[in-house]
Amino acid sequence: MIHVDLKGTIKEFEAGVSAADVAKSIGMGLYKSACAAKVNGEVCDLRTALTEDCSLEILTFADEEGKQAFWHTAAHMMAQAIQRLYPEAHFGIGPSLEDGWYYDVGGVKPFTPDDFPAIEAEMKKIAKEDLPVEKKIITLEEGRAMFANQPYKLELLEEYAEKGWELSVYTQGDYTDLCAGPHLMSTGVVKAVKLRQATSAYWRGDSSKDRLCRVYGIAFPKASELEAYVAQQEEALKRDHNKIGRELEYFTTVDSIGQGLPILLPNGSRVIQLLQRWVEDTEQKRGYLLTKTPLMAKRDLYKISGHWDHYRDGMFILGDADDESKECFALRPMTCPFQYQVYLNRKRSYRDLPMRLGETSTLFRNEDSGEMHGLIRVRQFTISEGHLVIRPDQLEEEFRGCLELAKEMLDTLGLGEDVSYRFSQWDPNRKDKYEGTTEQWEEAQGLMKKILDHLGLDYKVGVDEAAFYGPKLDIQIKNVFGKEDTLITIQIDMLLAEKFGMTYVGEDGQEHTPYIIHRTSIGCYERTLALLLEKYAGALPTWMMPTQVEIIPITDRQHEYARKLHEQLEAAGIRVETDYRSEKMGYKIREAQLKKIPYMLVVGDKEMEEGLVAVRARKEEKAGVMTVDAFLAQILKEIATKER
RNA sequence: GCUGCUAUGGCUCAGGUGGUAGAGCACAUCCUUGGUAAGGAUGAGGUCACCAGUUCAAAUCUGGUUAGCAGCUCCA
Repeated sequence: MIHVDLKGTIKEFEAGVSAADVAKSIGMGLYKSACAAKVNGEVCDLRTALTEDCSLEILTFADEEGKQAFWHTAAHMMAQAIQRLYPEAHFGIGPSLEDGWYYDVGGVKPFTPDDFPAIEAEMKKIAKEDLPVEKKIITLEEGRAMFANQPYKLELLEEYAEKGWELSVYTQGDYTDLCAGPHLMSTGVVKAVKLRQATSAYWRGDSSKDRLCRVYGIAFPKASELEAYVAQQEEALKRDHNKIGRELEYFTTVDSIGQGLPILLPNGSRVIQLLQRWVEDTEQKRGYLLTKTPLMAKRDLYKISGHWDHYRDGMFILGDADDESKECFALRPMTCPFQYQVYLNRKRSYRDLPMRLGETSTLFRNEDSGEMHGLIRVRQFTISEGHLVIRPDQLEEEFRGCLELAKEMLDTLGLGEDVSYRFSQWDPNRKDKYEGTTEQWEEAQGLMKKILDHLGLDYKVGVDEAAFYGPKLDIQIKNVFGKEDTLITIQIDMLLAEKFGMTYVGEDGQEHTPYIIHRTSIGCYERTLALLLEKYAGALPTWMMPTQVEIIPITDRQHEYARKLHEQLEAAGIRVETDYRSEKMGYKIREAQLKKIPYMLVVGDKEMEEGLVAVRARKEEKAGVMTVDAFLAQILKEIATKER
């Protein structure tokens, strides 16, 4: 007999009992919804035999890990269906994702959505067949025989064997896949399936290798769950900034200007102006010195900074890069080497440090043509850039200050809950991508880790995500498509100061090399605007809304009153517009509502006679009649506190 | 850059199998002066992204270019 600890309750079972049998003994409901098990904290199949005392947790679709097993099995089912329909297919990898899974398929014509119904139908058949999913440990030789016709699987097999990993396969009916698991007990529970899209991906993520067709799918135990998911996805896409940002006239693009070069229309320009003023003022209060440096420089500067060697493909170069006999300029992709010149303007003392330099800085990056996306990924953008030149002993405090500032900004914008933190490190196996020595990197990363741990920040590590000059703390955010981008970054740089000959005279009278923190406080304005539009579906908080109030006179008789109102609000600093057109009131309200204008002030004869306004807020349709002063007090408070 | 999809008036879209264009919204003018999400009439607006090719004939077929979308790779 063994003792199994089920979330605190100890039960006795025969040795060798399976996790599934334990689930059954607890209840058929749990047994039926079980996806996987967790034995002593390790996720495994429900078939796993328990041979000694252990803790056991039954994972269902409601658990993250149960879901992963569910989707992983569904991925195998999709591969199985594809194999039945396209026997020539070669399979790459097919992992589960945060929502659903994908499988990379080679050797076939790329799939299009037209091919999905047949594959989905075959998957449903596989579900109906209710095939048991069984695991088997194999030897390298067995694997070579099994996957003789599967070149990608063979490559993985050899690699796993080389690493000394246990080789295992999962079989369901006529399909066997190289896989570590865990998986469901059988294919029968995967009832509601939808293939989402087919795209392309490179084998092993390497653009020099084969192109595979990546098919994305999602599945649920119940059809109703799938329907809810699809509806939610459709809802999310309505918030796409690339759609509403154009509809609400925040930005546009023009073919002849070029990719990644959006035109900010008056609405977008206004929001960015408001954000910039706020950032610059906030930074000033935190001791930042404002700078304004050139947007381009001679090639010589980038040679010193390392950009010429490490970032040349990402730069717009004006002139012949290879002709050393002629002057050659490049638009700046980063502000660092320019802003350092401010520091270098005269000799610095330890008393000058920390020196916090801030700049609203426009940058140019020659992204590959497929990279652009609305306002999120562009070729020219403006960033709340800053560099802190500091003594080594000031590193932790200044780093914390940068993080506090970033968090303050995020919380004010309402994005604080939506971000995640990534500690971006270098990859010691790709040293050519980075400046500096292994020792320097280990020191910088060690210091950063210490600081992050001190701050108790919950972060993930990203290997090979660092800047070429140092490790980063990246504050990541997802767009409506679930794609993650960096919103804010704070970086430690122990290399560039030396390259630029930046020093300070210490208390000891000797020259020392400072550390530098590169950071943004709100990130790049275009990207931030994009994410705000998505977050609020266009209904930005009043304080940053391009038009805050729309005055709607009901008839011509109130035009004079409306004009006075307009002037009064404008004098109070409110961004107001008045709709003098001879349209019906309902029509004007509809338009203002679609434009997401926070407040509509409807004025008719009644209001005019009593000197009142009928206030209709975008978030609540019922109108409230009040005096102009009362309305002003309310909206001014909302703006001053940056209420969301 | 790669793969797939796409490109018709400012916007959203119709235009089987080739015979040189249509709707709604928006816009303009006029009528309407109406109490919380679309009043009516009339009108203007398009070398069907661009460049070649096939054809008696191309919005429609083919190739290229540019741009847009998703994914990959890359990055703020």
